[in-house]
Amino acid sequence: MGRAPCCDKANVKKGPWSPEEDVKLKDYIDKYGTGGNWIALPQKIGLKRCGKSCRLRWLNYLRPNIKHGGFSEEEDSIILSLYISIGSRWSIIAAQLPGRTDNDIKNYWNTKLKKKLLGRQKQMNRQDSIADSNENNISSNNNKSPQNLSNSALERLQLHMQLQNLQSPFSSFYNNPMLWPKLHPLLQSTPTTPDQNSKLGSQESFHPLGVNVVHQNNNIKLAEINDGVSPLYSENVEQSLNPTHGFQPNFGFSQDLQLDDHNMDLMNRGGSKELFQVGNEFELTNGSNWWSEEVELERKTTSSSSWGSASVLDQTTDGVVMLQDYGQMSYHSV
DNA sequence: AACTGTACCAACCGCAGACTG
DNA sequence: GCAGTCTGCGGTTGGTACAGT
Repeated sequence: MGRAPCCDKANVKKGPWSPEEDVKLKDYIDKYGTGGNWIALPQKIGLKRCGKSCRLRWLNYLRPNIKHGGFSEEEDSIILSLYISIGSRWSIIAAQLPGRTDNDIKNYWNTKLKKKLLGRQKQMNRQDSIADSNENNISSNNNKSPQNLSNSALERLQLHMQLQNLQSPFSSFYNNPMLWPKLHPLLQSTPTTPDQNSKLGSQESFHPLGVNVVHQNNNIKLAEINDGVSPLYSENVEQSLNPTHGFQPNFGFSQDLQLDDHNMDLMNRGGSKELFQVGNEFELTNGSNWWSEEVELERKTTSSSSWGSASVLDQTTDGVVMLQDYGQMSYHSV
């Protein structure tokens, strides 16, 4: 038995909305609200549209106070930072940007922001390769491209590193509380203390964005700081770790990733060996060299490149991988 | 002027989870 | 507890505008 269609596809109009349709929909919702039933709404108004289509049109275009285009640097920073932290949870990201819709942010990311960032990275790559060609003492390993890591995984690692105090236009965001997004006023309060955490049987790490990452039993939540009860996002770790489930453990690759100024700890939950190398130092000159290309990632496991993510800043007690600039790190199963 | 490639964005689609009877 | 329905989300597609050849 198949899933019932949300509407009679033969009798619904598709494609761009006409001004008349917009007026009908807007007028009705302004007067009566959605009535809690999008499916029935188009019939009430006399629109030959699918309820889902009406909902989308309202949320992305007709709703009051919608902003289109013209993203500011601050908004760029927020989007980037949240993308690094939680991945493509556009609705959560949109919630932090008043007037912006998830669709808008998603489009902006895919068409502009990502290219903007990766474009800078390529520029840096070229500079690095020129510099490398002048150095004879670099091991051949360092010149390999990270073929084994998917583009998306690399992309996020790169973006993450950019945020790790590599002087980028965005790195200042992490160091400047004034640029952190304004969440619910309560979120601006002091993070929960370790004592409180232990009472709750949870582990928590504080995120500069005002969102706490809470480990509680088998769940990970992006929770509001004040109570840790109302999750912005949550995911079941046990389920995540079960290979029979479709999605991978979050956080970085399929492992947890922790970065501080110069070290990167990779917490591998699977117990398999991984070898990472970092070839270049992160050069910080004139505030422009904010990404260095030679991050060598030799992955010996078959983990997915899924960047699902809630918390690249969390820790586990599983195996630990140390990564240092210029260093070669190896994984030690615990 | 005609064609082609690219960028952008509105809208669609399918899925998963929540809700309801 | 279960099946059907609804809602929300994220990925993808298709149309349009514009730039380059």
